[in-house]
Amino acid sequence: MSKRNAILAAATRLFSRNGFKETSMSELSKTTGAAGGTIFHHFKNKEDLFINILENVKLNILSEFENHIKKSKFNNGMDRVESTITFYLNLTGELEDQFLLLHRHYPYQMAETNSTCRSYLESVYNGLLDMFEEGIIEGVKDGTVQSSSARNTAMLLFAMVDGVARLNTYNLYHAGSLYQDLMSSCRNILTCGSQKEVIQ
Amino acid sequence: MSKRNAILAAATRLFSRNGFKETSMSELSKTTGAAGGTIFHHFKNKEDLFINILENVKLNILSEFENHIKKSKFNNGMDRVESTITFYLNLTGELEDQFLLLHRHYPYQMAETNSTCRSYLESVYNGLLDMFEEGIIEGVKDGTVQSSSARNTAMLLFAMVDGVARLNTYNLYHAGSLYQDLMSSCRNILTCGSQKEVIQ
DNA sequence: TTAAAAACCGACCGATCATTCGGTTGGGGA
DNA sequence: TCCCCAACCGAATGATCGGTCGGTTTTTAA
Repeated sequence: MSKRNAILAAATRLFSRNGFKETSMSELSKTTGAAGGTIFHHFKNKEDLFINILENVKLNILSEFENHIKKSKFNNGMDRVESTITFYLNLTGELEDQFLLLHRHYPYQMAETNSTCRSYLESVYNGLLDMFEEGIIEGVKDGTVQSSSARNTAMLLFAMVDGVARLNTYNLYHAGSLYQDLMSSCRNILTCGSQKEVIQ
Repeated sequence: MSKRNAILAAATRLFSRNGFKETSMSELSKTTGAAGGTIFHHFKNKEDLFINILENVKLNILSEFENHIKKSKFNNGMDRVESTITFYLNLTGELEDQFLLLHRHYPYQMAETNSTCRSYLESVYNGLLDMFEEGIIEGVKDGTVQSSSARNTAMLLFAMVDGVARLNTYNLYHAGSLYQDLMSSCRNILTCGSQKEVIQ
């Protein structure tokens, strides 16, 4: 592995586990074995290093989902949404550091002043929401899903699934045992009809 | 307001909006008008200041919920759960800084080495989950709610509602328009029956 | 073989950090 | 009246921060 990639890998780990501000360049230098000057030879400053990491996170996560959709065959829209949820939960485990980075606050703070950062974050979230939304739209067409607004329902599903993923991160609860209940809750959201009559 | 309280108030705002590590004691000194030494006269160090803030956050949030439950009359368990969700969403707006603090990563990192911090976080989350769970249990008894595991369902509801609250925080989406869909999704989770048959 | 370019090194820099400390102030009991 | 103690001040401190720079090694291409 090139020194540049070693720096990227170690920084991803340190930034996600300990935080951006909490990780010093000297710590990164020790971890990778690269001298201080070498890091700044490859990346113009600490923020630039973070942007490069975030770009990789974006590319990884989105390509993983594209592969999953491409390789899978779904019986119907509901089946596709369920598969997406399961895949999302598995992916947060496999790419733990990358999702942890997205769950931190620093990226969103940097996004306020760095438009590249903001566009990467928007790409990731829009891409993820699209995955859910496309399944819902497909399900509405084939009758396996009922939803008044596909985008809103996608956001709610995403909020719940991502929220469960977070519960693990926080080390306060073990969310693994929630899987069965999570799946049936998602099914309930997507199949129970006559919402309009109940509202107000 | 005493200087001590002024420091607590300003630190709550700065820690929640900018982060713990990102907020310097000199910035806090300028904001409050208190000299550097004064801050360390009232709090033994920066971490101790944070712990004091977190204690206030815990007390505030839990007492708000206790008041809400005490003052309200519910028609049934489902009504109580719905009311809890609405109250939670309103409270995240009113106590924006305090919830923002809980949504950051630093408290959970500090909790790994500081047992006081950890116990405060556990108190808050257990208390919040209790609010949801008690409504669900009540609903199961009076027949307005169907749930196999009250605690798991409470966690799922919480994950979704808190996830929606987060969407606002991240400035990526305006989640206000999600309210109607969120409420009907929660109703679906709580009322659609025969989950057992569908699973597997 | 050689020369230019890219990668790499570590000492060094000024700025900023959390925290300390000796001294001042002001209000309440003796 | 005096005294004491908590509240308060701000200059000073050593450590650490992100980033620079001049020089060396390695790689590349001609």
